[in-house]
Amino acid sequence: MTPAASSPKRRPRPRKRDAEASRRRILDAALEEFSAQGHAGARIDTIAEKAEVSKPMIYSYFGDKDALYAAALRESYVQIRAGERELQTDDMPPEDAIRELVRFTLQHFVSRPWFIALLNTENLRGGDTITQIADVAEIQSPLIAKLGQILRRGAAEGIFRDDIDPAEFYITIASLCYFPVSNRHTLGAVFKVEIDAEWLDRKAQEAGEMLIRYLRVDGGAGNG
Amino acid sequence: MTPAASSPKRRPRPRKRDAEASRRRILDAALEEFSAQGHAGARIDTIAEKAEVSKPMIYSYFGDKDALYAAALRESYVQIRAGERELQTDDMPPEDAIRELVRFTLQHFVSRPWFIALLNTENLRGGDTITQIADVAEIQSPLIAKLGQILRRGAAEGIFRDDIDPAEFYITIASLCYFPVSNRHTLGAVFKVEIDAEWLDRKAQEAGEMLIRYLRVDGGAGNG
Amino acid sequence: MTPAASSPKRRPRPRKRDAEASRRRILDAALEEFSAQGHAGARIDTIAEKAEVSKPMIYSYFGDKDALYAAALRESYVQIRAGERELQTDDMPPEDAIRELVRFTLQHFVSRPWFIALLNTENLRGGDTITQIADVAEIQSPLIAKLGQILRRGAAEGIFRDDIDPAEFYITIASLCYFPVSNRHTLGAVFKVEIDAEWLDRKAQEAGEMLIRYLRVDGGAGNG
Amino acid sequence: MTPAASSPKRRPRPRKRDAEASRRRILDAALEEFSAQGHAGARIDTIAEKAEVSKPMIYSYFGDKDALYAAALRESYVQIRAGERELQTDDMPPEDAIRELVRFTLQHFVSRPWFIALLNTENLRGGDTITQIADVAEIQSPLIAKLGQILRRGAAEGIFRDDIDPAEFYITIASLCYFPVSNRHTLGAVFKVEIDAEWLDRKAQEAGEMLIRYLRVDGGAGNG
DNA sequence: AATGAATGAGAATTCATTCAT
DNA sequence: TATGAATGAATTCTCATTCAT
Repeated sequence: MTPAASSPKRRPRPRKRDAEASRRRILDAALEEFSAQGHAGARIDTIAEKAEVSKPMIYSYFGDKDALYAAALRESYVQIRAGERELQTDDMPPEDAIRELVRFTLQHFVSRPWFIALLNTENLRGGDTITQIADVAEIQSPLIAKLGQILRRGAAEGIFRDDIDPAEFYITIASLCYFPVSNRHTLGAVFKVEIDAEWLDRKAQEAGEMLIRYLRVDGGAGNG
Repeated sequence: MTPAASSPKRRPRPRKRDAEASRRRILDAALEEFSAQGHAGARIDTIAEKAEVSKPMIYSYFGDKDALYAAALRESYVQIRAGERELQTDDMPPEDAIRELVRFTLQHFVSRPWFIALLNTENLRGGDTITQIADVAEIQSPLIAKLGQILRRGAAEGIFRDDIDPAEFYITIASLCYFPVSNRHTLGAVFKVEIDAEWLDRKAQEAGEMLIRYLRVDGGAGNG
Repeated sequence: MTPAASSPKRRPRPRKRDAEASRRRILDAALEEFSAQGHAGARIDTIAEKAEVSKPMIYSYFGDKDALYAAALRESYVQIRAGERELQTDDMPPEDAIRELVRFTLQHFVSRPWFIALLNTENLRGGDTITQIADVAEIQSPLIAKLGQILRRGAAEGIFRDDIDPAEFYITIASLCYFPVSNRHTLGAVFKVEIDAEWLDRKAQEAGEMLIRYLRVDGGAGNG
Repeated sequence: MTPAASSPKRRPRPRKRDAEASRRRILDAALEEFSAQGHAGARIDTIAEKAEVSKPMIYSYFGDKDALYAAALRESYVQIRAGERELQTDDMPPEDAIRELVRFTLQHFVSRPWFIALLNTENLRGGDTITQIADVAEIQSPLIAKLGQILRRGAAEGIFRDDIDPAEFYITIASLCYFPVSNRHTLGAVFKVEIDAEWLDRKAQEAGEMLIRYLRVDGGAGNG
């Protein structure tokens, strides 16, 4: 036995844990910085400060700026998907479930603004990075599974059309929720509206209404 | 061949002494560069090269990078609005007009990708710049005027609801058209779909359908 | 006779005069700018603006920045010497004349601050330029002639020593007047005094007193 | 010879990892450069070279050019005041002490030419910077304390007047010492004199003489 | 002849990244 | 190992000077 092994208590603190914690802090800081400043605008210095680690730490953990960006982008999906698991629609009537899903999605975007910001940044870059994150497609959205369930229930009850693809429909929902949040600043300046909580609430209702009418077999007669 | 004729290319380029033309070229190049690279990622060097002017010209015409960015942002609205004037819907039945407006909007976003890119960039920056472009609210979208007309015609004919605000409804249309174009790269990578012309066409139809059902007084019965 | 010569009235305005006036304005502007900003800090752009001429004019009249600087430096001596001719001491008793000369010199420096500033600039540069202005030594200070006269009168009257070199003594006078004006800003900050008109007046009196005592044959007994 | 030994000079220089030493070298280099070239004429590149550090070091230690200039200006006072502590006049008769103080001051200016140069530069700039160095007034000149002592001793002995303010009198001494050193180049060119060590020595004697006569109670009778 | 248009060569400043302890 | 110290390679912006009409 080596001396080192013979006295494991010499280690002042559990390094493994520390390393893990540092990694986490760096990732969180990177998420914040990249989403706030974009890829080119983000500063490694700032990330190091926010994460309270030295810059060499960042490089030793992640490699370089691009790799850190990729890790942050992937992390944003992981966190978003994790958040989406909190949505509960199983017990609701299909139409209410749709409305709830819309409301939830919008709120999700609003309360995690770094997600939209990172997506915008990545699309600005032509998706160069996301295509290199091999497993990103596997981080599937729980919402799509839930949406599939709702649509099937609705179709089974004869309320909803049965030709709707859940993934495609999810993109439509996301479209309606994404734009007002993503573009709140330009919308505010150009249309002189205040994109606040109330405004977004109305949008969510309107969107829910629109989507339900679209789903109804009779073309939407009746009013939720 | 005379010696002079044998190397006429030595003159790097006939430096036109035309201030207005130079300004234009700079603005076009800036539009391209800022939309392709974002604010922080854009390079004045690159803009100078693309515009075929020297860097000092840019500074003498526009001030500094921020001011050039602001000019490009404003210009993007001007150009977009100008393009929107080409849409003709006056002779169409209201429902067809709505479908045409959606199709046009989507196509507009697709064929002028710098607009979406610049909006994303500006929203990433918290709208700092657009709020300083004093007259941006005055560069009103012709689409909204046209949409108002269509909605009024539809309401007069008893087909459409009469409680729809054109500006708000335009935002909804834009939402549906913006997201798939803006996020085509991440969508493609995550959902393994190819966001191509055909895909977008389908989206446009679906969106048109959805919006019309939403507008219909009877809640959407019948099918365009 | 050429057509041009046959109709001298065709010339819209007397070019010769204009050229002369432009030259003057450039020189005045250069004096101001070089003294306010130093050699490296001075801007040709600013000089052109102040002089209300185009930049190429400056280059065609003066050659380049260094030549313009040299012209301004020379001009500063010309103007200062011209101003010095206004001093009248012929009718005064020698001691009063000395006091007047001191007072005048100090006031001269105060009211033409560009002179001190230009001298500082030139000495900062190691006198590179002034040694190239061939005739600068010929622009002799009228003050030295006047001072010589006063000293001779004083010596003749038996009041003043007769071993004083006017040029050397002038340098001493200048020393006492130059420093408080030249260094008014640093003196003000370091010694917390306000170098204003009143303070300078006192300095002038003190300096006059000191110089007179130095000149007196008896070593200064008595008090002006 | 090993290959390694054959080209040990390839390493440009042993980059000492000593922050304090680097700071010092930068400050010294800045003192030199700013005093030699003025504020606008000074080059950060040159300072970096002289200090044997990279430019980013300068920025990381001092902020920007203006801040570095301010630090250099302050440092010039610190160094000058430190040098002044070497003057010893306690054991001398008051008149000799005054002469020594004058001689010392002149010599001080001559042997530290960057001080005068920096003061000229700062006054050229209107004292903008020195007013922002909060504590510059606290870096008091030891000379003034010493001068006060000499004046008191002289007054106590009945030799000197007792109405002389030490600070004011110091300014007078500085005036006489400053000008010939500061303006040596222009004086040399205009008066065709060589401002060399001998010339300055004579000036110092003359100045000492003049000041002592001014201080004497009887108005200067007698001759040092 | 006079000048608006234009630029080459810098100069300050920044930033991702690495060194050396 | 963890990090303060350090820097090469840009990048924005400036300025004396010239071009072309």
